[in-house]
Amino acid sequence: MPRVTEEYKQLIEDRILEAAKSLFSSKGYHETSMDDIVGESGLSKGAIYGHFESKERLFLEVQQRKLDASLGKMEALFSTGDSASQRLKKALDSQFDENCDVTRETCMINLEILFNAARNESSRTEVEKRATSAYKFWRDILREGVKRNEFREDLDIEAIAPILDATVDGLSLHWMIGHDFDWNRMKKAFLQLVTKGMLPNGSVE
Amino acid sequence: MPRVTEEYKQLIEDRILEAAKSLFSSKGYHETSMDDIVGESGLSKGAIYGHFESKERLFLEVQQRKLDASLGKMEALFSTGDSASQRLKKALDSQFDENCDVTRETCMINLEILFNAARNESSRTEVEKRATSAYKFWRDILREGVKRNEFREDLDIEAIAPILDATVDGLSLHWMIGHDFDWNRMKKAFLQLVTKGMLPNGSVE
Amino acid sequence: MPRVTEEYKQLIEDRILEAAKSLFSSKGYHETSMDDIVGESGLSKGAIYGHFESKERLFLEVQQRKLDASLGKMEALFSTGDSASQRLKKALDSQFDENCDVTRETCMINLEILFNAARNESSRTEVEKRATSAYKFWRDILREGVKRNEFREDLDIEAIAPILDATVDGLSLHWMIGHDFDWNRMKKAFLQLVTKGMLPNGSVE
Amino acid sequence: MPRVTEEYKQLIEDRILEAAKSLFSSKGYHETSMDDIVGESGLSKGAIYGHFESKERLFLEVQQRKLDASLGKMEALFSTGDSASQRLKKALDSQFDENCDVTRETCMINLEILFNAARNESSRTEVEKRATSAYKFWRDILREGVKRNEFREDLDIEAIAPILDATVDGLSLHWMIGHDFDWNRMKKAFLQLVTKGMLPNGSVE
DNA sequence: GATGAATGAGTTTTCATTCAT
DNA sequence: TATGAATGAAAACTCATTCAT
Repeated sequence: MPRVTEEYKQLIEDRILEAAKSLFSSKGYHETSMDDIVGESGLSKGAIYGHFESKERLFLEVQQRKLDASLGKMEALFSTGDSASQRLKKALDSQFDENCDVTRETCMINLEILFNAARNESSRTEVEKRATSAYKFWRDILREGVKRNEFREDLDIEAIAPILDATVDGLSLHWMIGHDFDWNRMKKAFLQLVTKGMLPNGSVE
Repeated sequence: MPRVTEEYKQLIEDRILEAAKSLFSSKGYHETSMDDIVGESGLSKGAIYGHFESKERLFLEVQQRKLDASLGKMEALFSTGDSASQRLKKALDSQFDENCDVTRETCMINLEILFNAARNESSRTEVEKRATSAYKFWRDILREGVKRNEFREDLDIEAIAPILDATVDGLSLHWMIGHDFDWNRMKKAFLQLVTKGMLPNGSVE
Repeated sequence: MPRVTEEYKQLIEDRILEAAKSLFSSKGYHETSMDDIVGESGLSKGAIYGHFESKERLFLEVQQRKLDASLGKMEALFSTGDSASQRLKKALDSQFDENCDVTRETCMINLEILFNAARNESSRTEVEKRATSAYKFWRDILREGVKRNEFREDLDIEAIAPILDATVDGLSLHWMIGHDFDWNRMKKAFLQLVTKGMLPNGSVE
Repeated sequence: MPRVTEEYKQLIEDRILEAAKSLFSSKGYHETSMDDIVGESGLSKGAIYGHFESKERLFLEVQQRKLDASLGKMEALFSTGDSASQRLKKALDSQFDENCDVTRETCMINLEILFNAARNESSRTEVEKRATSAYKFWRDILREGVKRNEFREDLDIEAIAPILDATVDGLSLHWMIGHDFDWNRMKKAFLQLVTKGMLPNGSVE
């Protein structure tokens, strides 16, 4: 009984979380009612409350899964033994792909989570943790790049790390508002921008 | 009566909008009730509805004022006759200052507006319009910079314009989530990043 | 000053009452707001409240005017020195014309008054008074008709009087619900019905 | 669970509809608040809205039940195989009994429905349908009576049908306004009136 | 008196959560 | 555990009436 039950529980919870994620993404947290989730998941109210004690908790769970997945992907990517430049490229690629290139749903739920975290303390804690990790990954790349002379030595690593991490979120937001980006082009342009800058080659201060 | 009344009306509406902005900013649109606004503004429910026909309309008005102010500032800044580099610096300065350097309230209401626009059509229209204008301003700077040989000629202007505009929004979001940036440092780092890039000077493809 | 002022007052009150009657008629008492009356009359709220202490009072005034006019017309009609049959015909004609043949507005306001009276005591008193008078008029005709052998002597005068008075109200109600009557035809049919009845027993034209 | 649940649901809905009918009848639709219905039914607000989506829908349901019952009764009555005269008598009896002889509540809710229909389109449709059916029933009686020589052949059947149907409504209205009728007497008098008329011309009992 | 902005109790409706079955 | 009807606090909004100017 133990294993079967545990598996079954997972199954149900997945179903609920999937329904919730889809709705939070398309309608937003506030506009999504528990009845919506009941309808989308095909389960009963009681069942849902049996698994998640509140709507907020449900959101937090959706969020946690997203964050875990995102962190997992990041770790895998950032830890490869390539050169700093290559890692930078890979990391940016991944960022862009994860946040935006997929579907509007994926993009929207990411924003919903970020935005929610700005207001909700229990949400914020986890989101901040992820950002802190992410910043660290970026810093590692940057530091190594500088050490290996792949990057300029006067980079303000502490400041650039968040910039690299946040830009995609900003672009996601703009995408959601209606501007239809060609994400591959954006990716390429951003990479060129942060590597070579806008000034003509060889320009001196 | 005409002038006095009109002035008085403005006064009251400002009071309401100020209260609404403050609350939308600190609690968010959904978590702010009309009763909250009643309490904060010191006016009665009827008075508020006498001036703004619905909570949504009230939000839209708050938004419109923000957008108008922002656009006004942008126009003033971008139109100066400096070199492209100087205009770029000024524009980025302004972006950073306007969105973040001020107060968390200012920053938060900007995000609330952006985020709301992602879901609400009537809100989106105006916000998109502003973004379109902003992109144009950035493109103008970039184009001129390229023409004058201040910037690399292989810049993907169409793609970089949104990036320059969106990054601050992304950083604002991260700021709100808990990371305390030194905005002056961020500003400087971003300017260096987008001008010189991360690669060591003189690097070739 | 006295007369002029008094006349002016009348003028204003007429204007208000006209606007109110029109609105009560077309939208109904409950669905008509004081703001509607302000709009329709072109006067200010204060002005209206200066003349009528409440919405209810205003309705009662509209009602009173209607009742007075109706009673006046009735008196004029019923008091002519014709035969009972002729008076009956005239009276029915007048009933039909007053209530229905005119406009839907006239009809509707009459019903609004009647219906309101069923629920509102202050309204009821006056409306009942009018009905009592009307019943009396009908009884007088009937009684005289019987005395003069114009009508059957076994008529239940007490019962028929209300019937003659109420039928038009019932038909008005049905008219308002959507059945489009040819009122002249209805009038003729009703007159024939109540005079000759439906049975063929030796009745002659 | 299925049958039990369905029965239970009916039970609750009946309770709500009964409370609503009683209140709409005594206070009128507009003066009845959902809070009143909550109080009268002993259920909670949520429960009521769980069964009826709006106050208007609730009224419409009360109305529909009334109309269905009324139509059912009519069909049963009008379809008996008696002579036209007998059917006429039965039909009038039923009309009077159904509308008035019962209780003021029954009478009032009927009027509320009729009156409401004059202003509310969704209500009107159904009420008009019922009236159209009723007119048809009356016309059938009249036509058959004429064919069988029970009734005068010069009857304006189209016009008399509505009169027969509407008179009781008119009398109900007058009853509600305060005139206390002896309904059995009214019934008898009306029957005599419409059959024999008021003129004495050689009419025999 | 006239004005119309302001008042605030009252209205309909929603929805996260509970709990008897 | 699952169910879904019931709960009721809270939301957005209305409108007859008042009153400072």
